[in-house]
Amino acid sequence: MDLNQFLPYQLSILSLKISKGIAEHYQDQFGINISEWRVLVILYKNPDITAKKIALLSQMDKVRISRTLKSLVQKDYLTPTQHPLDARAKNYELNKRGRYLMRAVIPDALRYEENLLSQLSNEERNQLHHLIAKFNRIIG
Amino acid sequence: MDLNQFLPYQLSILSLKISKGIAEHYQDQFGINISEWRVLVILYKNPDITAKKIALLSQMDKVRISRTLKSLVQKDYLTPTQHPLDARAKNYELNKRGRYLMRAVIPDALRYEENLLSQLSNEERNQLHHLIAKFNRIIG
DNA sequence: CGCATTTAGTTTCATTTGAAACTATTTTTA
DNA sequence: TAAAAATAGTTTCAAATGAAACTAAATGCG
Repeated sequence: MDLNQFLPYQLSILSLKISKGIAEHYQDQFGINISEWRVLVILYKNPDITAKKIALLSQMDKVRISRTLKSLVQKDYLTPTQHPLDARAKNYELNKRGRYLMRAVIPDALRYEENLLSQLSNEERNQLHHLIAKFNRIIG
Repeated sequence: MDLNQFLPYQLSILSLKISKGIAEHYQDQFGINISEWRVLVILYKNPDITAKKIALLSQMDKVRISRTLKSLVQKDYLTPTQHPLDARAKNYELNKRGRYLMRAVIPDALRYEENLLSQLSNEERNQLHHLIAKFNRIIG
């Protein structure tokens, strides 16, 4: 039994390193953390949705979403509007500053990913996607 | 830009799911957390080493190691002995209860891993190992 | 309708985490 | 050597996390 050969251990070390690298990068470059980054990306593609919908799309739990939205509104990247049919809910939308931020964040993210992937061959990329999909099926 | 297609996101979701599954499993089966599990595995292979050495082997930081060792000694799985040459350090070793615990934990871990891997073909397993090694080289 | 249940989101609380400061000891260097 | 620097490990503190309890509103049902 060798810890360094143990798959779940390897996976967790690897992904922790990658996330940590990204988190630092976004903090430095844009002053946002990973939760904020995720919510921003979701609102970029899905304008005017509620916290509930964001939770659905992001796999984050509602407490974290609530806090993240609060902080993004405070930082003035988002504008909330009262939900027309449900007094408990608000819709959130990137405002001008938010859209401006995302015009820098999105290409940066794609560059970051491309930089990772550029070091793999086409075959390796395909294998990677296949394996991720397969694990997701296995684990559910 | 689709979050669900974004590699770092996919990796972190995947590894989070796997770690969470394992953490619950070990808590339920043996009443130990992942830090404790890691330290136990390391001491199983490397008896009589110091916290420093454990940190080196586990990639965990020294605060976490210190707390984990404390809790494992409290749970009476480890016996510390004064380091012969350095009054600041102790050597740690699995005691009787610890060895007994590990006789259950190790096969269980291997079974857990085998269960994951059994759902991959030989080719997929090779690809997986290759990709993990490659990412480790890329990221350092 | 009117009471019970569910749902959206927030707050509270206890736990986990790790950086920074700290203690105690060992090693280096002048 | 004796003072300075480095090292092993612990404690302190503040931030992040998420389960559980909570508030307020919407929905279901008799």
